[in-house]
Amino acid sequence: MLKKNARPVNSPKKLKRIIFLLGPTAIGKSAAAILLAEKINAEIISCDSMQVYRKMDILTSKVAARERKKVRHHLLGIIDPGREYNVAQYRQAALSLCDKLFKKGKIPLFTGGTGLYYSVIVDGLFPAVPEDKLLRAKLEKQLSAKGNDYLYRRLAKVDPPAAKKIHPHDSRRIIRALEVYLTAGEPISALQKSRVGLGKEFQIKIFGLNTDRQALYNIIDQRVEKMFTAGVINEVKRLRKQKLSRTASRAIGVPEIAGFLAGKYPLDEAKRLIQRNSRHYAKRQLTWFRKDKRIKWINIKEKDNPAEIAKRIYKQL
RNA sequence: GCCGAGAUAGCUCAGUGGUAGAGCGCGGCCCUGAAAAGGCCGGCGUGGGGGGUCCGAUUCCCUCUCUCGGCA
Repeated sequence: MLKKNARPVNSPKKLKRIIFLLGPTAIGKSAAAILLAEKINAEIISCDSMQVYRKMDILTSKVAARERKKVRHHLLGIIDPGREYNVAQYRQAALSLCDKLFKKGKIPLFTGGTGLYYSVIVDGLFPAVPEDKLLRAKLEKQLSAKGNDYLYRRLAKVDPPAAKKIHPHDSRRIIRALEVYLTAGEPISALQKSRVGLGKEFQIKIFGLNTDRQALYNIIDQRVEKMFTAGVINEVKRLRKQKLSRTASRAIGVPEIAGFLAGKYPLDEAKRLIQRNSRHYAKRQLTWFRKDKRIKWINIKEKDNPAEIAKRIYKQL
């Protein structure tokens, strides 16, 4: 169990390179990543919590199959949307892929916008307190029965530092903190201190794509328009024939289109909501990445095409 | 041209003789096993222009401009 957190590496003679290409949704990471990967003999590892799901290609703007032929992509469409997926699984899969790529002499190029997934690769995950479904269900039941105040006070008793850090309304984190305490017997605030990231044997370069806010929002709005002409409605209809995991069911576009399909509002409203929620999401992504001072920002002007972006990154390698 | 209604935040609008709020939008932030999730914070304003009454006007009065209805 504890081994999960140790870095499984083969002994290197030289530094192993890992490159990250991050940024808000719709900024153009995927296209640039392919061109960059071709230049430097890299393979792409998706760093995206929703693109891991199958059957959600339009919803998550997955790179088209023919593009994928140019450069190998990993962790894209690997699990059924009926199943749960989480950071720990992602980390394990991504790190073992890195090892495989190194053996082949390839550079892993992480591309995506899920801040947490990025951070557990670079900075690690605290050891081995996996989610406990039964316990969690029990805590969730208590939450709805007694309110989050009750759970929050309980947490404050066993783990004051965690309680101080977590807002009383943030029930999801309260539950996880309690879950960790109850299963490990140690407070999460203590465990979180031991975190093992990528070691010194790696040479890491981290790039972030950004542009001015209004331009970004325009790109997002346009992308959503395209999703509709590409047939998201049908994709969601097909998707909803099965029971979706909690995670997959929250992908932007699924609840919004479900509302339209249920007749709660017209199509335009569904579109508007998806655009707005995507903008909010992009904003949150930027907040997350902005504080990470290791990121080298590449500022995009409207006229920059993917090749231009790839070139600019290449120069800074 | 006449009559009526209105002009307040980016938008839609509320309210008050003591310099102003709500929703949406927008901005900032937090984040360690659901993360495209979840949570927190912020009013961002020459109250259409000018004049008057008043200790004091966004609020009352006059006037101008504009918008929307109706009548010509």
